[in-house]
Amino acid sequence: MPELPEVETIRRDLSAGLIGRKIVGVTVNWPKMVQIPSPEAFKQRLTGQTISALDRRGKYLIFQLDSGEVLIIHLRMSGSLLLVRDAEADRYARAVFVLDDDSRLVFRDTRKLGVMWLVEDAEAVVGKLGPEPLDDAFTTRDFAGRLRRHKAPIKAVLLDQSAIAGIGNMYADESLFAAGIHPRRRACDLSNDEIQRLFSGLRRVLKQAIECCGASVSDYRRPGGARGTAQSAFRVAHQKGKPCPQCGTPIERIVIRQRGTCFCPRCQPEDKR
DNA sequence: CCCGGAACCTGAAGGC
DNA sequence: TGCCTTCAGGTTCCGG
Repeated sequence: MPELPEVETIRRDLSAGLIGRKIVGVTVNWPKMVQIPSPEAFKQRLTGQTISALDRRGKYLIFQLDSGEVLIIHLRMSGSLLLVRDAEADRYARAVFVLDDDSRLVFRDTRKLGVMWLVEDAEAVVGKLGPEPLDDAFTTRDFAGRLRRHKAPIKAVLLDQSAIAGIGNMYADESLFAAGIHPRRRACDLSNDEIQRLFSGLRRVLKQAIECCGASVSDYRRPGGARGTAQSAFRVAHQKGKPCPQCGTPIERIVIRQRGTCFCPRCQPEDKR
């Protein structure tokens, strides 16, 4: 599942091949994917535009266009973006952007959950997101202030995109393990020391995953088709039943807010101390 | 405001 | 072997 490290990897991989390229053709095979505007207007307004920059906000990719408009893509569960040179048939290609150097950007998405927008102002789509966890402006104090407002389980707050942007199920579990915090602890009950550990653990986990070019657990592929390797460093995510790398206790899996949650019952005790 | 649950989707995995 | 059910989880929406 593409989370912040996967989307950041896609952004970096695509930048060199996309910036400065003109979009000369657009095909949409799954119209429901286009949120704004209508699929017809989407194709028409996009054609002829040059991509001037590629940004990321949370799990959203933002293509800056020379008209001042932005193309925004969210890959959701199973989406990937592939930059290819041939027009090979792919039953899961939901949209294809043909570029002026004859390359093609293919939006591939088995489950059809991915979405796109073409808008004048990116804030209309990403305006409600919380801070970027890797931003220099994001501090422990800021983090603490946000956690204090939530009585919900810390796992749920980490997944709340309006609280902090870009964290999904895998990296939420990894961050909580890194900090030694039980995922069901209430966010507002965490001590300053725990918040500090979670803050640094979260940033370390995300940075390391970016260095590994993301985690290929299911559909995720880099734009050239390669896999990421971050999944091989997972300590608890998707590790149910395996021994904890720190203490050997079997990793448990519970459900919090309808999300599978993996943790070590010994390294992440429910009652602190 | 908060929470649970369903919806959107389909391939993979599990049960019998 | 094969059919049927359940699961996976990012986001939004609806009802209590």
